[in-house]
Amino acid sequence: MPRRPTSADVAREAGVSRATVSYVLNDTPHQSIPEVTRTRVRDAAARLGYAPSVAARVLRRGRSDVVLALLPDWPIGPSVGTMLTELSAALAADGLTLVAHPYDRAGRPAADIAGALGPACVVVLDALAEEQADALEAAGIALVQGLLSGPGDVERRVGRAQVEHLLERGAARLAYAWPADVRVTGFARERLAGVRAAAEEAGTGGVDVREVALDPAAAATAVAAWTSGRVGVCAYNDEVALAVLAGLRVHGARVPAGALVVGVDDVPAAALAVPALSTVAVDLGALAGHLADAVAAALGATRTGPTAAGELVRVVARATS
Amino acid sequence: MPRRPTSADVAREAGVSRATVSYVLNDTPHQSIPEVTRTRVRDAAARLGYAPSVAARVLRRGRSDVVLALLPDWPIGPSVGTMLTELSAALAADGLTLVAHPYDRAGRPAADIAGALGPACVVVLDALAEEQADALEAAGIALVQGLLSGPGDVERRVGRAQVEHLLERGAARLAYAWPADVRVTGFARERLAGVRAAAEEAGTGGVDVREVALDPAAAATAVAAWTSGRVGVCAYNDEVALAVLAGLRVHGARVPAGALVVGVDDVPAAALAVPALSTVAVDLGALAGHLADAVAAALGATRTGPTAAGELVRVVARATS
DNA sequence: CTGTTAGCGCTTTCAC
DNA sequence: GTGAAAGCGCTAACAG
Repeated sequence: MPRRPTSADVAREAGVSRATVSYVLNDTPHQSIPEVTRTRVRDAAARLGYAPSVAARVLRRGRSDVVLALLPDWPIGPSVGTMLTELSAALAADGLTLVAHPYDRAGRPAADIAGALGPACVVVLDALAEEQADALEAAGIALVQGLLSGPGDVERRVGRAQVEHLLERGAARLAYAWPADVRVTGFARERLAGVRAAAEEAGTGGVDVREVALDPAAAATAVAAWTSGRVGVCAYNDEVALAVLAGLRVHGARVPAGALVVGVDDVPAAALAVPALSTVAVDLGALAGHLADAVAAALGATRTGPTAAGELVRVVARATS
Repeated sequence: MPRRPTSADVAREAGVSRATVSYVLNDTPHQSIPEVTRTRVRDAAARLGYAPSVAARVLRRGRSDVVLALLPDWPIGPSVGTMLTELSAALAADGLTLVAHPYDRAGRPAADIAGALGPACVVVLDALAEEQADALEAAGIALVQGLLSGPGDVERRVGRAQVEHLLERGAARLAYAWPADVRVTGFARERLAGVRAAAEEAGTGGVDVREVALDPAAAATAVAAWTSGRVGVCAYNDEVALAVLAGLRVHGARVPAGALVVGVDDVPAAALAVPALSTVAVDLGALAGHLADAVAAALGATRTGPTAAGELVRVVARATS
């Protein structure tokens, strides 16, 4: 098996020096190389199937163009997927390549997997233990901690949006359907904080918080107190909301007459539920834009791509509210 | 800002040579270095916050330990997420680090993004254009094309499992709910092929294929012919199945008395639907194991981790069948 | 305008 | 047992 061609091979093939090859292939500015030479070099490269070595380039330049997203522990749904796609596109505009590392149940520390990759920056969706953050810093890797403490308090806004919508629709009192999955506790706490803040401002009474498991029977028990009286239920996300709906149905409760329900995420199943689920959708593109800004800032650069403005959070009103 | 410490710094700090540092930090075998020296080196490294440079290591060793998963065009749900986590764990056992690149709507070619990363191997979930595959090969990057042509024809087995289950439950004739999203056509084709093959073997008549959009009203139109007669509906996935259910409900059809429905994926919403959706679950762990085997083979290594045996595909019978 | 050259930080023979 | 030194493939000063 013939070893991969190097820039020296290309130089030999084209009858120029390695430097010229580098200049031509990188379109280095302020370098006046005649078009014929350029063509010769490019042809030679193509003929040999030359691909530059990332390792060598990174070593030489002293910086990588890779951004690593560390995915959280919890099951990633379509929202996270979409957000990553958007973020990838935003970063690509700045010449950065985004890759994601799925949560490692083996518990490989963040610094470890960053160490195997050598990214310029690490983006975490939830939050990183302090010692992990320090390890990254020591390795000269920028760190962006997202969402939770992130741009504009997205998670709290989500909670506020649920409450505002519910009250607008005539909810008499407020309840919160807390997720059974302990891995999302951090997010649930923020969203609930948003709910409580909005409830307080509106002068509503306290919020009745109950844990709702993703199982119709268990959910039925949990929602027993919400079957009537126009209680406005804020669910942690659409799945929990679907469970609330299933539970309410067991009791024969009427939605939205007796209880109103609103989820978060706008997963495909929300529109297909019966009755169709109202939900809070996050503008993933805008969120990704903010994250891209944070990455650029951490890297000491400025974004070239546009930063999306507008509301981050939007209520999709359907039949359950 | 002080520049990152190098192995030379550690050597100086510990009063040894760079070679010794390398030996100690890498636990190089067949090297008899006294424990005191080892401790001294490790302490020095810790004190300086030394982290080796991936780029330099990769350059020197001539191979990377990174495996890049190229995610498909379509919205990735929890199944893909779980599979990646499993695959990551399986590869980690072989000292490999998995990262994923989200689909880039900017259409950056696979070879491009691989070129920015320098992975040892690329795994694609769907399939790669031939010229892209060639470009990877030229760069000396191994390629594993997954799922579609992959291990044990998973997609076809999914279709077969749907049919077998439906017939067992007394379906009189078969129908297929085809997805409206063109991006998943490749997968839909395979699954439908499995359905047709199983139907033929069972001597059932032809399969009534209809495209079902993810919208109750549109779905209602599509499923008009399936409202009675114990038609067994194989849906492309759980979301399409949910749409079928929504459509059937518009017609007031009884499930499973008039029509039986089975989805694919076992998303959380499936268990919470009313009636609860029957579905085909793929053993993501086993699938990841197969993929890990393929990666190891492509890299000329042999897996150390165990290869999960057992059925790849399993029917989760709930209320709709 | 193009070529020569000096490293980037690391691993790994080979000599002491 | 430990160290000196060569070089992986590339880029960017600096000569020519």
